[in-house]
Amino acid sequence: MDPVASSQLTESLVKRLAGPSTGKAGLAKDQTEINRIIAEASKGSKFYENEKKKDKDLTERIARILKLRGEAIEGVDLTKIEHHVDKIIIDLENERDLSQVIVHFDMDAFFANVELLHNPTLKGKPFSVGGGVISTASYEARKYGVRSGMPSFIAKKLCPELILLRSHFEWYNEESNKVFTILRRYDPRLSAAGCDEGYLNITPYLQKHNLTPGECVEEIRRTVHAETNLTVSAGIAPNMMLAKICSDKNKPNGQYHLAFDSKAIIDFMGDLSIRKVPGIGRVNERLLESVGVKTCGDVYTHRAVLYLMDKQFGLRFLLRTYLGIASNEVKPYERNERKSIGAERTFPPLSSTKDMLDKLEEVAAELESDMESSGWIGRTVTLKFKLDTFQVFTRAKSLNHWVNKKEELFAVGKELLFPELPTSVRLIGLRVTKLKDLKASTSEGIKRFFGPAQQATSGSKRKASDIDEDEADDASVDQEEHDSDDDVMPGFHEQDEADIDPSQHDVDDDEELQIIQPLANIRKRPPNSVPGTSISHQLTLRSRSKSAGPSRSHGAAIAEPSTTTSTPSETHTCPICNEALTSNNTSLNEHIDYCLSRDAIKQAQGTSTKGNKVLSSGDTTKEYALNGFKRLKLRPDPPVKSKRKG
DNA sequence: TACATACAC
DNA sequence: GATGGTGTATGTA
Repeated sequence: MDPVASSQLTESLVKRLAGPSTGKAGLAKDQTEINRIIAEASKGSKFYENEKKKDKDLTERIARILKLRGEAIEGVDLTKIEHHVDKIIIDLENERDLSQVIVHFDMDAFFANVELLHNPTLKGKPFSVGGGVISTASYEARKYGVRSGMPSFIAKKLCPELILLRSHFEWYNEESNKVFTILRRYDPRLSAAGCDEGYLNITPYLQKHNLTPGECVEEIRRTVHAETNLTVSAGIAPNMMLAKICSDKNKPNGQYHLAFDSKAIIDFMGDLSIRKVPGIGRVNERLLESVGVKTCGDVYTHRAVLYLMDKQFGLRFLLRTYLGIASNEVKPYERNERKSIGAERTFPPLSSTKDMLDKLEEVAAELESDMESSGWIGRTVTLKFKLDTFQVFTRAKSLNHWVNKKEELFAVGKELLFPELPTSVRLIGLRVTKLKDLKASTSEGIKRFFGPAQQATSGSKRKASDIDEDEADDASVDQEEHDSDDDVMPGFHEQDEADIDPSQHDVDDDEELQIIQPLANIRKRPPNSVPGTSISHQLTLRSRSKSAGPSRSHGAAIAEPSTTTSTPSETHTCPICNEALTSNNTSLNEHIDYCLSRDAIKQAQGTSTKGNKVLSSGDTTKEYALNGFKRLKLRPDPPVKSKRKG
């Protein structure tokens, strides 16, 4: 009980042990007591020790970041930088596209509720689905702090009456297919993000049926419930990121409609924990927190520091987040987007070579089977292994021929594993990349109608020429379906989801009219905004971004005037060197970036830069800063989700 | 290309 | 009594 009892444990470690689904979703009542029990149950295990080390590493990394920050802001006129960032914000604001109505839907406690369909006597009881690790907990179980990703033995401690059910993937798959089939009536190009959630662009549907978004989504949810007896929550917003955040708002069995208005969106984001943003996980949450960013609104407050530490944090990603700008391009997953295929298995730690090879062989066999049935071969094989200490390693080898056969996968795996012996492992996996599609686009059926002249991949199906033998199997080749949802179910495990919180009741509609933010002149862009939200670096992105991406040809829809948002040339002053510059933002930013590093170099050399504000004092620090900038990393860019399909 | 990290589901 | 599996993106060397 006494909070100090869990003494030695730092707050961050306790939180870490509580697992990744903490914080993303709403929490149950007394989280600290729950966390204490979890930490207590974990203590002393190898898992615990490993988490402790990771926590320590992260803490050290934060210390380095803070040092960097101190060096970066020293003597710099932050006001000027803020002013400069404000200009970037105006540019970004011009990317905002409010023309598409995007819906994110998310099945409530999916696996648990499917189990309920098959066994109604579970109703009202705390139960969970999964094996050693819990996939989904019923809402009753969540009250006790039981969550996905939690090992069952800990869940039992939190809730001794907990009923542990084993998974029935066939059932989930079946229900998932039903749900997706229903939803495709509203947008045939729906984008699945797992077996229990996804995105729709209902703009054309709304036009055709003369419905408001709220009405339409109510109808969708009603229909899903009527036809499957499952409940679904949904968010309605102008882009995918916002829609996803919104679907969490009134979960379970609710919907939330964000006003399609720049100011309302910025207000909405303002209070939002940065952790709720897709792409911000536990690590980035802590890194950002260390520089004072806890909410999306804090991004604005700290924009100058984030600008100076762009390499660490990714300024543009964060600014987009702050503004609530993201991709609204909803499209189905396509086979040719696949990058890898793999298999891995966890087991009680093994240290005998023979045992390990047996496992490796099993994994290879499984991978062969998957690759064959789904029609892939590849050229790079990566072995993954986890020691009994929970440390994870990978070893890779690229080949000059295509592989998908068990024997070969096994052989390469062995070759990669041997140098690591002797050791004790608890997981072995194989993954193949540099893929080639054996079912390459021949029976393009429906796909032809969408998207521009895509891959000019030659039509010949299965060129067996590249492989040693011609797979006898391929009965499947012709039947290339119009969509891939008959494939293996994407995610095996449902992941976190909001907890119950009967109190919530956000107003659900857009009675807000626009009150323009001082920031920007709000301007609409044609459908389909935010080009390349998943591209690599901000600055790179910025210079390329302006093109209006290809619009979806979604039947109805809205015309697409070409947007040539030429950034006007203005005069700016570099906040570092004070030089007056006439240029657009892109080159100005480049100048400043250059200026920053030049400054760092000069400082390190003890030379002074003309008229600079970055001042002397402990010169050596700058050298660190420079090294630090190069060395340290972090930060995701992509607000965009990746889809997958088995 | 090889490897490590972070993240999502 | 001992903490999952599949896949993507990205930084760095």
